[in-house]
This record gives sequence, structure tokens and C-alpha cells, in this order.
Amino acid sequence: MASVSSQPQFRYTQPPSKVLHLRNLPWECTEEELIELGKPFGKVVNTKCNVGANRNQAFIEFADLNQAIAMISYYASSSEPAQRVQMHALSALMFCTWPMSRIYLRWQLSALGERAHVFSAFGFVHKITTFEKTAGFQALVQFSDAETATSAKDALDGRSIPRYLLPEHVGQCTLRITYSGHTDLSVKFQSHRSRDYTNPYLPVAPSAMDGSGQFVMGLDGKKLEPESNVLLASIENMQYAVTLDVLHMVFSAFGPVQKIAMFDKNGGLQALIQYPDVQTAVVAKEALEGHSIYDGGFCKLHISYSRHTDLSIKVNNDRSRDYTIPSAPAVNSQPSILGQHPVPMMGAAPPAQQYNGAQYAPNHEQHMMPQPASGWGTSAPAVPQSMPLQMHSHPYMPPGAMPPQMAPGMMQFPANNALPPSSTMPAYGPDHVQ
DNA sequence: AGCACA
Repeated sequence: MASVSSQPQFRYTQPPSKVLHLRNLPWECTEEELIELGKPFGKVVNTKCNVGANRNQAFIEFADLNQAIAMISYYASSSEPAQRVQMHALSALMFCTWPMSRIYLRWQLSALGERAHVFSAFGFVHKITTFEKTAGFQALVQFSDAETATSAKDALDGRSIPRYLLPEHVGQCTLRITYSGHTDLSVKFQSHRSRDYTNPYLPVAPSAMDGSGQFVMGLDGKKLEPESNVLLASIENMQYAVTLDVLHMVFSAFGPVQKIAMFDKNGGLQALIQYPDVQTAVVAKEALEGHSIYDGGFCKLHISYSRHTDLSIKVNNDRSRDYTIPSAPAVNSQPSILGQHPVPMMGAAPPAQQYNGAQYAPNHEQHMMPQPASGWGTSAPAVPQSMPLQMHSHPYMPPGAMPPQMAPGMMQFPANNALPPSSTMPAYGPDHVQ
């Protein structure tokens, strides 16, 4: 735990790229705005906006690698992995203006929960601090200038935070906004309750780190773990058997699964799932966390990043498998899997509609995950699906070749957060954008 | 009306 305080703790989980991937941009943005964002750091040669089901993701490509690095570095917050930094910093910069006078907004949520993104749609959020009072959850938000603050106040006061920005269990959050009496926020640390987006070198608050300095808290107070290409999934409420093949199918929807190891822990089932790269694991985790494999909350997944990066699978059996080894796995030696499959799944469970949660916009045109094969009894969209490249090409689960255990009531895959595992552009051709 | 500091 030594050695951390004076240096910013950037953690780059990806090799540098000329292409930056921006996630969680609030609402739609334009190509012009993306160019404005990147211009201070170099020559923007390509952009793609309105990517993803929520149209809140984008790509920026620079002419030179160093320019992309410069942008990342500038907006890096020392308390977060680089991927999240991109997301936060860039969302704070949308519709940006750069001027002098400062003004504060005070806002209040009618329920617990905090989303800086809400404000960043209107301009560069310089600093934010949150706190709880008897009246509710409050925050001070400092913008770059008064005009920006005024437009944000006028647009947001009395309105609700978009559902997709909120956790499922949080009800409607109505904002109340007035001007603050403060003139300048003085943020001493980056922490789970306050941020200074103008200063990437601000130290991380000790309270936001654990003993080893490894984990930090996100602005929402949740733990941020170092990202990994290996996920640790624990399964709760396990009314039905979860087999290796079921896990393989569920996790393969986001990219090729290299290895799976299942084991029992504290009376529950856990599994380590290995992807070839971190980004695929990030997408899978964000999409699957908290959701159930079967309708009715059965076999609910809780997913975290593993400390492992490469599992060593000693033997292929019904609890562990290395899918990268070409020797045909003896799937047929377990004919009982189907027989053991829970009967209620086949008839009693209603058609799978697990992902009608608000954070997954029900935008069928934008679905990029494999749709249920015809015959599953769920409504298939009329329009052809646009799938990311790896869905067509990865050898582990060709589209339409779902394992037989896929039963009615099994989870469908969510539509958003489904990004290609690389931060290159080609997966989103120009025909995908209006 | 209500405004932080690890």
C-alpha cells in the first residue's frame, strides 16, 4: 500500500489506440461536438456517434496515437480505470463552452442515487460533490460558466433522471435545482462523493481505497474493481441446475469464451469465465450483472472481475473446460443434461422477457445481441438484426446454432452495452447510423 | 428552504 500517493493511479486496461471509445454519453451527440471535444488534442480524422441501443456511445479516431493518448491522459481521473475515465470525462464535456464566471447548482434527488451524467449533457462539469441531508440526497455541481449552469438548471429542474441512468430498484428521481451560494468548490480528493474533473492528478481519498490501494469507489459509492478478462460469477437462487453448457451459452453471447471453471463456495455455485480480452469481459459483466438465467429470478448472476487472467484447466469434465483446446469435448458423454433440465422451464415459465428493465432500452432496431431462434415462442423483430462482427464470426456459437438446452424462459440478452471487443470502428458501418 | 471537506 505504499508508493501510491504521489503518483496518479492510472490503470490502462487496454493497449493504446488511435480510436477512443466513449461510453455513457448522456443522450445523443453530434459529429461536430465530437470533433470539438477532440480538437484540443489533435486531428480528429473520424467519428461515429449515436452508437448502441441508447445512442449514448461514440468513437473518436485521431490521426496520431499520441493525440488519443493526450486526450485520455488529460481527462483521466486518478481514481478510476481508464475506461471509466473516458466515459466520465467525455460525458462531462458535451456541449462544452469555456469561460470564466462560475456558478453552482444545487440539486436534490427525491431518492438516493447520483448521476453526474445528467448535468454533463449541458456542458463541462468541472467539479461535483454530493452529500446527504435530511431533505434528501444533494450535490453541488460546478460548471464551466454561468450560461451552462443556467441552461442545465432550466432544463432539468423538476424533471426526472432518465431511467436508463438509474439502477433498477431506484424509483423516479425528480431533480430540484437552484443556484448555490458558493462561488468555488474546493475538492481535496477524488472520492466516491466528490470529484474534480479538471484535475486528473488530485489524489484519491484514502476512504475510497481499500487497504492495498487496489479498489476504489465509483461516484455512486460502488466498488470499482480492476477490470479483468476473467469474470467470477456466483449464482444465487439456484432452483434449477446450472450446467457448464448453460454458462457457456450465456457468456458466449458477448464473445468467445475460452475457459470455464465451476466450483462450490459457501454452499453456492461459482464459476470463473475467461474471455480473450478485457473489453469483452467488461461488456458481458455490465450486461449480465444482477440478471437471472431463468425467468422468475431463478439462477441470478452476480458478477465481479477475477484476479486471474489465465485459468489453468487441468481436466475437461462437467465442471471445467478449456474451449481453446481443439480436441472435441465429450459433450455427448453427458446425455443426462437434457433429462435433468427442470420441467417448469419448458411450460410453466412465461416467454423470456428478462430484459424489459428500463436500463435496457426496448429499441428493437438497435438490438445487437443474438435474438432467440425462431421457434422459441418469443417475438422476433421483423427487421434484420445488425450484429457486431464477432457474432457472425466467432467459432464457438454460430448464430442460430444454440445448444438444445436453451429453453423457453431462459434469459434473452440485453440490447445495449453490446460493443465490439476491439475499439476499432469497422463493426459499426455507416449504414448503422441515420 | 435546503449548501461538503473524506
